[in-house]
Amino acid sequence: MKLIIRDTDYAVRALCFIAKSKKNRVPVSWLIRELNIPGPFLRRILQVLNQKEILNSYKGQGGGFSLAKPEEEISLIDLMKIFQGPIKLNECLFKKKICPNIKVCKLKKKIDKIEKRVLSELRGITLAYLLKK
Amino acid sequence: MKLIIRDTDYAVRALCFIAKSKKNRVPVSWLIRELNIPGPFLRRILQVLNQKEILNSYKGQGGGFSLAKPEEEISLIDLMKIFQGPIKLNECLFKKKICPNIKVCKLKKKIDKIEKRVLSELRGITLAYLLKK
DNA sequence: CCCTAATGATACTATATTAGTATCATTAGT
DNA sequence: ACTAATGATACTAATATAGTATCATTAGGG
Repeated sequence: MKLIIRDTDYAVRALCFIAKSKKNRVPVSWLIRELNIPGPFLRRILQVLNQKEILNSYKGQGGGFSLAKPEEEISLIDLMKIFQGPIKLNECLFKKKICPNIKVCKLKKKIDKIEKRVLSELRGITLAYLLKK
Repeated sequence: MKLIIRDTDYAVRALCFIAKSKKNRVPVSWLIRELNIPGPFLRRILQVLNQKEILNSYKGQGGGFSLAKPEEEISLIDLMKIFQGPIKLNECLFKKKICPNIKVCKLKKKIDKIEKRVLSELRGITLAYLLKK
C-alpha cells in the first residue's frame, strides 16, 4: 500500500528543484538532467501543475516553469489531491444496509478519525518545510 | 485512495458474522446469503484466512468456518497485511541518491511518523472492539 | 457404501490504476 | 525563419483489484 504515488513523488522533487534554483523559468530539460525522471512523463506532470496554478509556464526559447505561489502555500496534500484524487480512506467500506446489527459504524468512525489526523499532518508538509534545513 | 480494499472489507464483515453467530462452523453458504458478497470470491477469502490461522475450517457435511483465535486477538491490521501487503506508506519515495542536497529525508521522517500513528490506531481496532456495543 | 454438503486448490477473465511513451501543434526569443 | 521551449492528446505496458469457474478432497448420514 502506498500513500504517495509516483506522480506526486516526481512533482515534489521537481518543485523542490525549481524552488531551490533561484532562476525563475527552469526548463524541463534541466529537471530531466538533474533528477532521475523519464522525460515525457515529467513534462506531463509539470503541465498539470501549471493547469492547477501551482506553476507558471513560459513558452518559447528561454521559457520554462516557475512557482506560482510562495513555498509556504504549496503543501503535499495539494499535490496528492491533484495526482491521486480525494483522500477518502474509508470510501468503499460498509455502504449502508450491510451488517446493520453490529455497530460497524464504529469502524467507519475510527477510520474517519485516522483520516483526519493524516490529512492534517500532510497539510503541514509544505515546500517551505521541506526546503528549510 | 483507499486505505482498505475490498478483500479486507469482506473479511471484516465475514469475521464479524462468524463471531456473532454463536454456532461454530458457519458454512460459506450462510455468509453468502446474509452478507452481500459474491460467492466464489468470499470462499477464496475465507480459505486465505484459514491458511493464515485466523479461521479454522471443517470439511464435509456440517462443516464450515470458526474463529481460530479470541476476538481480542484479531485486529484490522492483520487483515490488511494479509490482503494488502505490508503497509509501507513511504515505500517508493526518494530512494537514496535523488535530491541529496535538499533535506528530503525530512519528508521521509514525517511520513514515517504518520505511518507509525496510523499503524497503532489500526492495531487497536480488533474484532472485539467492533462487536461490543 | 454411496450420496451430498461442505472446503481445498488452482487457473482464468475483466476492469481500473499506475507508469511510461510518442507525436504534433503552438509560442516566443534571436 | 530557426530553434528551444511548452500545450495537447493519444497511445502502450505493467500491476493491482475484483470477480468467475472448475475439479479435487473430505466427512457425515442414510
